[in-house]
Amino acid sequence: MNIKQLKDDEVRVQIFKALADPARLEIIRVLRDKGDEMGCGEIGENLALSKSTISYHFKTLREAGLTTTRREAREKFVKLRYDTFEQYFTNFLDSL
Amino acid sequence: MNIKQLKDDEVRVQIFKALADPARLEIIRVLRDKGDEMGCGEIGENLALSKSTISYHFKTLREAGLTTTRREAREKFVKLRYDTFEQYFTNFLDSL
DNA sequence: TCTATAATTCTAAACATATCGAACTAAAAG
DNA sequence: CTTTTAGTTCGATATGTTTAGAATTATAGA
Repeated sequence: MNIKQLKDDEVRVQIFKALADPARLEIIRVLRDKGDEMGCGEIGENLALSKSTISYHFKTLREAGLTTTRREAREKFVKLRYDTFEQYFTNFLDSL
Repeated sequence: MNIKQLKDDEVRVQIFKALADPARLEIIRVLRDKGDEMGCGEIGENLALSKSTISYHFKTLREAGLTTTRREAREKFVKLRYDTFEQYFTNFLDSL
């Protein structure tokens, strides 16, 4: 187990933790279905969670590298980072 | 969000939780490298964790459907369930 | 049968995560 | 300048995860 692998695993662990929650899976699914960026509020509307909890989930996804966020006036817009999914899910076992 | 999706997400969450740990990623990597089943003891030797902790990690992987276990005499042998990886990692976003 | 080996289960602890409401920040609208 | 809107941060709490050591189970061998 070399040092590079330890670092890579930290990233993988953070990604898998981010994915290991039903609310966050749903956020990803909604963004995938839309195929484009969406406002945080619009995504959160269907989520039966407090705004602080929803904000926490967006942060978790962003810090894991699974989304990016852009501010426009008072709103924030989120989109999926397809590059991250590509990198960590395509041929997962071989790339591990 | 239909009922089938809720059930599917439970499975996904369990799989991602199982993958969100460096020791378990290492177990999977060792099995992938071997390309065949391995004894629990042999895998555990390089893991700097107590035997009870290692047993817990094997259980976590098995219960998530990522491995199967076979007993032979006093030993147990573990192997990867490639079908599960195939199902949940190939085209992850589309299948979500 | 007694002992050694391989692994699991139990118990307790230390640590991490998910959740909410309240307080806060930033920006538009009045 | 005050109010409204959109989202974040803080503090507290409940729940879940990881870990080790001790006790336990299962099996092989002397």
